Amino acid sequence: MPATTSERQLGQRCCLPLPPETLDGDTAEALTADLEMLAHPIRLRLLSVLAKAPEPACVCDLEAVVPVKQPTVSHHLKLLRSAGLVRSERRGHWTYYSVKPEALQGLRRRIVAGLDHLGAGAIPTERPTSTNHSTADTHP
Amino acid sequence: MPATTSERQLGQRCCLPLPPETLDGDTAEALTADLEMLAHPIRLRLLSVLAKAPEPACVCDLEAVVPVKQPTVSHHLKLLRSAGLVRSERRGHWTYYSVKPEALQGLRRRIVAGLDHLGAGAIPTERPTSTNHSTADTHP
DNA sequence: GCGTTACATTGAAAACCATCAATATTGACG
DNA sequence: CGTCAATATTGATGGTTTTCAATGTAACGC
Repeated sequence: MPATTSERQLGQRCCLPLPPETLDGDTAEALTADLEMLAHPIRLRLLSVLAKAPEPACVCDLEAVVPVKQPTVSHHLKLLRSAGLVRSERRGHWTYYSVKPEALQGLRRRIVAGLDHLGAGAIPTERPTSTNHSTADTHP
Repeated sequence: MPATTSERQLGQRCCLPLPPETLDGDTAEALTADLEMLAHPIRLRLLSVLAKAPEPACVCDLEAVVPVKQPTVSHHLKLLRSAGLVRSERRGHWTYYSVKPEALQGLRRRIVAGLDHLGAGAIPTERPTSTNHSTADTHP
C-alpha cells in the first residue's frame, strides 16, 4: 500500500459516505419486474384497450387493434395473465379478456411508490450543488 | 360479403365498437422507451444512489454499490446519460455523475400520465360487467 | 361423424440486451 | 517523457425476448 498525498488514497473507495437509504437489490428487482411487464408497446395497447372496453373483449378484437399476428397476441395475453393483470373467460368459441382493476391499480401504486423512492417525487427545485468545486484533487 | 345467420359473422371482426380513445402506437412506443430505461435493477440502483447523494458521485463510488464490474457500470451510466437523466462532469482523475432532477421528474410525470391513461387511475371500484352473459353465440 | 372457427402451443429464427476481459483514453504527477 | 490511476470503449459471449408458421385443441353446426 503506497504513500498518501492527502488523507485519501487512489484505488480505494472514494467520497460518498455511502448510501443512506436507497433501493436494495430485492426492491430494485421487484420494481424491475413490474416495469418490464409494461415496457412493451403491444402489451401497453392491449391493456389500454381492455381497460377502456365497456365489456370483456375477445382475442379477435384485440388482434384487430395491434400490428402483430394472432400467436403473438396470445403470447402477450398469456404474459399479462400470468402477471395477474388480466383474466380470461371462455364463452362458446371465444375467449374474452378483461382487466383486473385492482391488479392494475396495485401495479400503478408500486410503480409510483418506486418512482417516489427514486427521488423523483419531492420537487427539490434544483440541487443547491454544495461549495466543493475545486478542479483539483483531494476528492472529499 | 356472404350471408349472415344473425347480425354477425364468424371470421369477421367481433364485438367491440372499436377503441374509443386508447394509446396509439407512437404514444405506446414513447412510454415503452421511458419504462425500458428504468426497467433494470442496476440502473434503478444507480439512479437511486445518485438521487439521494448530497453531491455528485464518482464511478468508483457507484461501482461499490452494485454487483457488477466497472465496464458494466459505465455502460449503464452511458445509457442513463444518453436518456438525459444524469449528467457527468470530469474533475481530475474522476468523473462525477449526478441526476438531473427536472429530467427525472419529467420521466415520472410521463409514466404516471401513461399509467392513468391506461385506466389504472380512477379507481372504478370493480367493473359492473354488463348483463350480456349467455354462454351461447351471437357475440354482441 | 365431418368441417369450420377461435384460440393456444410449439419450435425455430432473428433481434436484442447484459456482462466482462481486454484494451484504449485521459489526466495527474514525477 | 514515463507511469499509474480512473474511466470509457471494444468485441466476444451467453442469455432473454419477440415474432411467426405450423400445428394442436376445443367448441359449435350440420
